[in-house]
Amino acid sequence: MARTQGSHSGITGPRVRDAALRLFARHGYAAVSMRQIAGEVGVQAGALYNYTPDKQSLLFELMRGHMEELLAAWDGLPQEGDAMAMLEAFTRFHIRFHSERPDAVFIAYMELRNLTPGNFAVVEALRRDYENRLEAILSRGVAQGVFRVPEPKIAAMAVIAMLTGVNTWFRTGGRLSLPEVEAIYWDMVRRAVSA
Amino acid sequence: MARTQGSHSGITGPRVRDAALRLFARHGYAAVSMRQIAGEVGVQAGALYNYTPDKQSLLFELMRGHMEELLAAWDGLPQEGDAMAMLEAFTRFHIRFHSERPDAVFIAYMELRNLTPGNFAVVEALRRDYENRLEAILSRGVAQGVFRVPEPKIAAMAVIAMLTGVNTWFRTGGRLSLPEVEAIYWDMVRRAVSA
DNA sequence: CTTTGATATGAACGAATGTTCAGTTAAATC
DNA sequence: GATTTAACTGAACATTCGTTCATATCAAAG
Repeated sequence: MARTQGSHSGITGPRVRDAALRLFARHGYAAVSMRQIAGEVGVQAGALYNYTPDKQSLLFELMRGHMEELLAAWDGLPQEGDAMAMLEAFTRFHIRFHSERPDAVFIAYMELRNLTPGNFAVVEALRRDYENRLEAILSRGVAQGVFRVPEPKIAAMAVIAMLTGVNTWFRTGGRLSLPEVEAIYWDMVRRAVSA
Repeated sequence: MARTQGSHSGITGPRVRDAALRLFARHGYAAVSMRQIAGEVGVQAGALYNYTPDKQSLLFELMRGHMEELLAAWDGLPQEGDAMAMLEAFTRFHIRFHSERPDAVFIAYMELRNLTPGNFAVVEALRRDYENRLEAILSRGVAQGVFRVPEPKIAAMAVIAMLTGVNTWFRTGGRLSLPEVEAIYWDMVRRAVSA
């Protein structure tokens, strides 16, 4: 058995996913051809099929991977403190995590309609999981009397929409630093839901 | 000169735009073919070119039309009252206007990257115009001491992102009526920016 | 009834699409 | 140095794409 180590598969594979991520984010899934992705990697189109069964799986794995990373990153943080502390942690985590992966976030929101029904169900379930994390925090705060929101589920989606909006304008190296942005948004979130 | 009245152009034209709007929103600009649009209208693909010079113009006119309608609808409302009253009017207007046009809103946010650079600049300028309307209200409220936001421009984008997020879940005929949704969001917006 | 011209057809164009696969290359093992 | 095989090439496949255009249709005007 030859070529079990030192082969290119450990290098080309990630490069394929990186190129697909960047191109899908920039031009959209349907507008990007397998030949464009291959060109970015420096390979012929046929070689891509050593790393993905088809174009759809390439998109799906990018989205699933992103959502699972998101959930794992949040669940990996210490879940301690009262509802107010947890909401602040969530707010800062969401802004930071998303601002670090603008392409993946863009794809996760824009390319849902290009997933086959089965793949869509998987990604959608992961997204609901994430929304439920925030909803649980808000509900706990309401029970404790520290928050006042009539519909925790709606408030959760409103907060997530607001926070994800940061990605439409924030650029590293701009006038505001990430901690400053976090502080501005945390202030708005806190006041929006506080009792 | 014959056929100045009773022709189909006054009927087919809007039907082409309606079909394109619905299909672009559902599947994305790049994933929709001229033949699909023609099929929805009940016509052959070649006939579409009596109503648009090309596919790109079809997308651009839909987006430009939507943004101009948005601005005209807001500017058509009585601009009276203090900053707080104006912010409430803006919040309710935004939710109502956007919830009535989910397809156009979807396209306006998702298909920006499929516009040619020149067309993109036009649509982007219209969007900035709209954001500036809200920013002006917030700035006036800060000057009057009724609002407290460190960055009116950022607060404007945060509010718009939150309000536009309604479209991701709200469906007419659901558990909550539109006025109820307006009330929930207005409550959050007011508390988020109030002094 | 004849003329007119807006409206639509249907075939055709070259180019590009996702995917397959027989064959080539070259690095790691023996 | 011979063997093995993962990695890749390059051509080919059947479709589909946006767009063009000569031709047909047919309601209104003269």
